[in-house]
Amino acid sequence: MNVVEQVQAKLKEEIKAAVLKAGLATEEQLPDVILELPKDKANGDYSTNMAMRLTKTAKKAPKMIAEELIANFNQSKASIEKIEIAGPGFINFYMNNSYLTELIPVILDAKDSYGASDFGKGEKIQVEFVSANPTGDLHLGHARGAAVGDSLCNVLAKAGYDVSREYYINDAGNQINNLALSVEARYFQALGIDKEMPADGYHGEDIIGIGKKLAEEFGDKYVNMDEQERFDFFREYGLKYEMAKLKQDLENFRVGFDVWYSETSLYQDGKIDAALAVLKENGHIYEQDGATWFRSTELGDDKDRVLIKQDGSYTYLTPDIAYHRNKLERGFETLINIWGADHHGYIPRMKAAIEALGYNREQLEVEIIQLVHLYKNGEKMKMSKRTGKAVTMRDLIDEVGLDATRYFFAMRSADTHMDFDLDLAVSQSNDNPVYYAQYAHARISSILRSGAEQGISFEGVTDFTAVSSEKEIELLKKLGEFPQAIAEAADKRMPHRITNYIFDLASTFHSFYNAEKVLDADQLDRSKARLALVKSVQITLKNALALIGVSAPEKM
RNA sequence: GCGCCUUUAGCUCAGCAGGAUAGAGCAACGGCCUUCUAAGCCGUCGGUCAGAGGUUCGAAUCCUCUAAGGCGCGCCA
Repeated sequence: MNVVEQVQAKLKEEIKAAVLKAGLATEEQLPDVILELPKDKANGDYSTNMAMRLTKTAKKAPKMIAEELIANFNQSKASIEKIEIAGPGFINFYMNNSYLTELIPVILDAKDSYGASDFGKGEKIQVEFVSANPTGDLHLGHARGAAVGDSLCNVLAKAGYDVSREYYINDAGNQINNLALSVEARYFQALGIDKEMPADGYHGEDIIGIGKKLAEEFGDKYVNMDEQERFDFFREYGLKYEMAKLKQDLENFRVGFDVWYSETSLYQDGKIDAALAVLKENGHIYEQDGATWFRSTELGDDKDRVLIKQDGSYTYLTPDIAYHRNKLERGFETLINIWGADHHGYIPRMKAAIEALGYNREQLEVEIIQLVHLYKNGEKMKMSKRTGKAVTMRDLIDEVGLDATRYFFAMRSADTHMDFDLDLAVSQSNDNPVYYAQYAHARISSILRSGAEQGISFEGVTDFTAVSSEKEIELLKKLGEFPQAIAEAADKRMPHRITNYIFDLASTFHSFYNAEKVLDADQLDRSKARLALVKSVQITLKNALALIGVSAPEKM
């Protein structure tokens, strides 16, 4: 707990004590104390709506309750300067904010770890995201999912959760057969031999590239080979090539995974049969029309689902159920899946499966990433993997820039539909809010450099009471909010809240910067204290940007 | 037809599980660099929070209905 949290906790405690002492409510009736940060400074540093919430139990007017509460409030223990009743019955606290300067040494000392908390109490959470089929390039939607997923994981980890990031590799099933046939066709075509693409083939540029590469490397070696042997080779080669590329692309996007989980391994380890056995044992399975069904309608789905098709093969759902069972068996208390909006209809059956396996359906959370629509030359671009005309994640990063792309996706809540105007993002890239935040960081770096040149340093300074102007107090308050901002973003699975925080902090800093000068040889003590303040801002900004995978440049 | 998502300033979006006069950015307009980075700051303009009911001290926020747009509803993945 930092100073800010301590003060808040103390305030809440005193409010509670005052309510009880005034006899406004019994211990059982007492609602949780809600402390708000008033938007308008005129309403104090903190305010509580306690008086309004007690109108029912106390059977009195809110203002009267507020007066009684204040009369019984022990003011001596907290750094309170003034208490006022305002509006319909708000109790506003005006603080002596000098205690906030205690934050500075705390942040300087914590460095990279500032913002961390034990909010999550080490809860084991598994986050599965991207999980794109290895059959083509990552496109816009994957990029959004990757940015949101990675940011969420960072935020969860910082807030004290034990996070595992996983990518489920769909390396079994039809789409991989189609991949093999597509690679085969492109290989023949690269050699000038006419060969048709399979009906559900993958038409992406990357597959054409594989074909060319194979033709260059191996010539016509595979043309007259046994068909099955050739198929197996192309399948294996295509898969490896695609996976390597996916990993590289994600790495370039600053997105990493702890576990790459292979669907094929579920077959090999007998995990699918094991999962089916559990479902059967629990009475959720029946046979009909030569297929094996999951009676998911009993668990909230709108249709029963086929698990084993007439031809004996599994549907997509079956290994996925086995994978989710495996996740739970590994001891994760919560599973978060980040899916594209086109898969949202899949949620009820997966939740049904979790329940059918004997777990709590609430353990599975699904975050839906809404569609991204790309606009270029004022026209909406269609995204289709099949035709291969989709804009890839790589294209996007090349055009817009890595930091801007990450920030842009992180900025919006995942469940809003998103229009991405490429022309705007490229032509006005300097207007992107990411630069606003990075600029604040670079400015601070510049001040620190100047300080070093002038021989002014905050090393050894222990008294920061010189930090006391209005702008400085605002900065300190903002700095103090950081751990809570992270905890809240984690709790609500809303990483975009972090960009709000970043913007606020950068804005508060820019405002301070324009109002007050940090380095002043005539006021050495104040300069040193301000230098330390500014350094704290830099640390916090950098940590916040790191959460969303954005760099913090020293110069711009 | 059913389900999920969205609807807030001219445009793109925030709005912290119900709070005080609904906020930013861009766009428009007016100021601020002999001083640590003007990719910045300060100000002005701009709103029937899609619409209608309901819940209560109090609703952009919660509930119901309606409208508009998007996405899903396979023995595809």
